[in-house]
Amino acid sequence: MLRLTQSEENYLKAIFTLSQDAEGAISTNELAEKMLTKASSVTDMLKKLCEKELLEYQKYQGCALTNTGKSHALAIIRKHRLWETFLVDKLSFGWDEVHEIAEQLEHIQSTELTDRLDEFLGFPKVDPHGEPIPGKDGRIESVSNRILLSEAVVGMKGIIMGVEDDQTEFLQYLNKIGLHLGTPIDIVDKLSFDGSIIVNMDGRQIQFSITIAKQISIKPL
Amino acid sequence: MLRLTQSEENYLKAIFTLSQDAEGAISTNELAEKMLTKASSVTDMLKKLCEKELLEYQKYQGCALTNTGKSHALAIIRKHRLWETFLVDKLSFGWDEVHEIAEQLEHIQSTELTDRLDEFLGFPKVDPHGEPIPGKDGRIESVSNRILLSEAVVGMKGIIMGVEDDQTEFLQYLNKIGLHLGTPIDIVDKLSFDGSIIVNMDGRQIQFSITIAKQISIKPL
DNA sequence: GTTAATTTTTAGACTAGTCTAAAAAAAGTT
DNA sequence: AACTTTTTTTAGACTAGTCTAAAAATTAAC
Repeated sequence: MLRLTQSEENYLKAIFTLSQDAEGAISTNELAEKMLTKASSVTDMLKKLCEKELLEYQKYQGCALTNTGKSHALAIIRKHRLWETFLVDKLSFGWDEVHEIAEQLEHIQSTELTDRLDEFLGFPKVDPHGEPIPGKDGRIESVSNRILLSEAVVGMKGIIMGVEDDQTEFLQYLNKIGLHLGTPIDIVDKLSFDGSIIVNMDGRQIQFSITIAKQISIKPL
Repeated sequence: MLRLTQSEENYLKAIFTLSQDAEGAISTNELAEKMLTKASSVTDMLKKLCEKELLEYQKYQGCALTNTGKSHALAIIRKHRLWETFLVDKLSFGWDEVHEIAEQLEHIQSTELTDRLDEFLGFPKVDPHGEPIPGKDGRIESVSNRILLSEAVVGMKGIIMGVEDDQTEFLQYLNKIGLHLGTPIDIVDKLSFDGSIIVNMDGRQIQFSITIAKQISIKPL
């Protein structure tokens, strides 16, 4: 059983998530930005992780996770999302308060613990932000027919299904305007010049910048 | 708020527990043995912790925690015991399976989390091994009239109230012989030449070496 | 297809934590 | 009081992870 440091685990997780919305290899700079560190530090770490066969890496060519690397990443994401669910469902934390704590809890080493937690929570399919929770086997059950709010068209109706979880301030803002999972919305208008989207929610009119709209996913009705 | 590494926290916890059954300062060697490390490493760490005013240290004179150091140690012990309680009460782990996992969980940084966990568990007074759980304020409610089994006298009756938690094999052995918290026992005999204690438990006769007897505490009836 | 700009890697240094080996201090013994 | 043993500290080295500054490779621009 390959034992990883917290830092190595954080790199794997970052590479995995970057790979999800990018084609091909992940560049050193891209990763450095995500990890809030310097490119030189990233290079060092990539060499090490490549040595451990968790990713493929060639000088100046970026990196990509191997299957082993992917399953490690998925195991960490599984733990992160299960712990977030625990914190919200069992300890009554708000969805804006759990990310940082889960960033620590995701590194606890014990498959047995993870699986029992999963059971204790009733095998949840999604975390408090609507993100799917990978199963024991690392498979993510695809969350069907969701689109980003930024891709919605005027006149469409939908239900809020997921939001990005990594910015506390963003989630606090969503709390303030009363947006949560399950909230129904109507797409009222879209401003062509900056991409802003205007939605109707609980009878109120709310305007989202394109940046925000990209961080919210809905199920069209 | 002073932020400590896991290693620093582990040293504080070790010094605290060693200080509980020893008078005066803790020696470098004693601590090295407890931490499964070398005396030279301990010296380095003592210098650092002294610098941070978590303990008092003078060359060749051993160390002793300051009040700040003590409350840090108590906070870690509080987390350790609350997590053990969670693992046993909520996730159905055995008392012999939780120590190692709690050693990791005790380093999670969030007072809010600790306090909410405490509430979720119903403010338990003792952990699954009978060890008292320090409160929010760091106070340990004294567990009244307990004595070590090694100090019991022949003819005495008692109830098992606590056991040492840090050796998995020891706890597995207790499981095997059917000893758990609340089990009533009679002290049948004591062998003068090696200090062994013979007890009657559930109608069976069981012999404990002095080493084992020192790791079990009872409430005399 | 050179030159310029950008990206990435290397080189060398720093902190935290550990180690071994040797020196220094303290404690025990005669 | 001097010698021996034990304990503790120092000195120097190693790994993991990070950094800055400079070199090298790649990409973009003309």
